[in-house]
Amino acid sequence: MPPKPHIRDVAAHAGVSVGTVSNVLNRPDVVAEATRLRVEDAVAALHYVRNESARQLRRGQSRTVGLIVPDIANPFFTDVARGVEDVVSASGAMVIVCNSDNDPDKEERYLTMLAEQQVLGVLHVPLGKPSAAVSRIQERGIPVVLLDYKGRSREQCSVSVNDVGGGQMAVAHLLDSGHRIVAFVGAGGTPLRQVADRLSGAHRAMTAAGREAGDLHILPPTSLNVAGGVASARALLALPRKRRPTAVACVNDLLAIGMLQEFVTSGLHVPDDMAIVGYDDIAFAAAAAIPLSSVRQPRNQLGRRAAELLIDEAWSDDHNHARLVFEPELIVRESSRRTVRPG
Amino acid sequence: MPPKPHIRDVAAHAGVSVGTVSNVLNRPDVVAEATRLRVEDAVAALHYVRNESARQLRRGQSRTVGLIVPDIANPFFTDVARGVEDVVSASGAMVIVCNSDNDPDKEERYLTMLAEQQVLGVLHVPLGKPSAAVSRIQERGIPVVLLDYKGRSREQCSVSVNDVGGGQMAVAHLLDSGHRIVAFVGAGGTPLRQVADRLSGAHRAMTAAGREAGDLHILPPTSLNVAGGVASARALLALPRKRRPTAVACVNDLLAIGMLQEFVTSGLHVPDDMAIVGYDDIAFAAAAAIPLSSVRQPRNQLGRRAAELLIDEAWSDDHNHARLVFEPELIVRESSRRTVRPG
DNA sequence: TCGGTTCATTGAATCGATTCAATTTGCGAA
DNA sequence: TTCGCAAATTGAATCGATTCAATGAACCGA
Repeated sequence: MPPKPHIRDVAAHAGVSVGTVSNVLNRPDVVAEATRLRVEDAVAALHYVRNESARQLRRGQSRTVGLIVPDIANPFFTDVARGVEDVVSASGAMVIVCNSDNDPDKEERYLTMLAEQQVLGVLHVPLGKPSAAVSRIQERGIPVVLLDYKGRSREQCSVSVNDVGGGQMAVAHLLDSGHRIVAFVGAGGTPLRQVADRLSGAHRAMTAAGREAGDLHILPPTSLNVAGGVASARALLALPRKRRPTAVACVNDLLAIGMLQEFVTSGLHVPDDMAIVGYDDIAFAAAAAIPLSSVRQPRNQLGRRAAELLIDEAWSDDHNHARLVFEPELIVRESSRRTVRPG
Repeated sequence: MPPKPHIRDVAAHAGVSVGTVSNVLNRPDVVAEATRLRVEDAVAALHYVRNESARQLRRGQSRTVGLIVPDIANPFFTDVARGVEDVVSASGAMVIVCNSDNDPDKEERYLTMLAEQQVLGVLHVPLGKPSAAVSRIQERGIPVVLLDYKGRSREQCSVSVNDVGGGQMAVAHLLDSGHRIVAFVGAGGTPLRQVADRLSGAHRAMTAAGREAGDLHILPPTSLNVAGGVASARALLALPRKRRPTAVACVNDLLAIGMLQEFVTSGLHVPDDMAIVGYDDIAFAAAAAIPLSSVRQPRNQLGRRAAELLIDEAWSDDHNHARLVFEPELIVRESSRRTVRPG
């Protein structure tokens, strides 16, 4: 018995032709019951494993979808990935998760690699405006669904969340609570569209409250993770008391958790000395040192709907591009709760 | 210009044979400088993208490695995955991340799918004792490295952490701090080897302290995530005061964070009323409501070393199976710090 | 018994890049 | 000018499963 039996070994073992074995594997309904059982026995007896490379070559399409995210260590994207995985695996395919690591070069390389793999489709959280590689991959007939990015529905499906609205509700909430100097943390330097949108929403909240957009304090760019939050907090604490914000809106929860940690360590009282609002409402937000207010996004739904659209585009005959936009929701917890200060 | 140019289109465009184009793509050194440039121009001009399916079929091996983890939403595994990704992507391959979701059936299905894909190798965090599917995949010549599991080095490489030691140090620390009734949370029901080992370490700590192993309070099984922690905390709080533990060791940080959250919500003081030690020391542990003591594992290293061993086994001529065992480290933070109780 | 129809099976052609034995080209020495 | 050797290039055979036109078998009604 060869260690890697081929379809023709199975055919010989079952006493049928290779065509019949292939039929049993791919369209069992066209094969007679008795024959089918005989072939299935042979497959089991020989431990036959089909060679997907050969199958793909003939079929011209694989059974994998690519998912490109900027940071797989961010629970937001993990939750999105879970949603994707559930849908994709239910339809018999697999997910290749690619971490673009906030690097446009890596993003481009992965797009090319996925095209080479003849993937079924690509779910893409672009770092900025989708690159030319995206249209090139689409020209080759590979469906692309933009995730967490509002595309043009003429060109492709997209599933996103209203980030301008989210940024606006975060800052509006802080202004409503009576804070005068509000900082926005995580903007600048990064090519991320999400960041730019949330910032623009934050500016909108300022003007809506009768303030100058320029009054919003922008903290210098850092990496968008817990360590970046700690660094931002230190930078903020280094400011002279007079000009120091009393409230911060962070572009994601990782930053917020890092800042919170540093504030608490430095003896500041949250929310009295410093209010914080995060973004994403990851599972850890509620469990933070001070339960964190956050702008919630439907993470799992985001992934599920995007995957569904992709599968539909790949396998359905009459597909129409859709553009879904979810609305975020502000969850107020202790980190930004308005309190009456003693004295 | 066809939308999907083939290698022969490139050859025609550059005025060479397909063999030469293939050489430019795979062994540029054997091709004359001038020819190489002409072919590279043609590739660029036509937007040629090689068909990996065909390449794989001929080569008999793909440029992807599979990574099977029990729960991709757990930051511990995300960090491991990052380590894997870094190494694998540096060597020009890609990672297919598979979420076995603590389900042995799914685990088995993924192993088969990866074998079908002719992957370069598989990095596998097994749920329990590695299944027969693992040896079957190895018989087909696909290297498997067991991750977070101590295998037999005769059979395959493995990279793990001393979980017995970790469980022991967690419980020993709680006993040393003067706690009489200690609970261990997350054991039972799950097939996870890690869990069983940590529990056995916990038992060892009991006997080492001159106590009965049976005195360790085992909390009924739950899912090993934040929600599971909340549920476990409620179950614990429902116990009559006399029999209620004053310290808990959790099998992972997600559980610990969930329990912590519920304890704080219920008005218990941590660590005075209830001490907690987690496991993994994920980034969020330090940022929890009460900074969480935890048993730290070298997550990134775990992934990196495993990936390196796998690549070596796949591509190097003289490979020897290695069995790496890392030692964990107890990080004591506020959640279990011995305090002097008032009165 | 025969023609017609359905159902099941067959096996050669095919997908597209890689490989390697064979051939051609280029160059220097005699 | 010719020969020998190395370097460069060629192109047919190959990887293994799928597909589909062709063939065969079985059955029914007249």
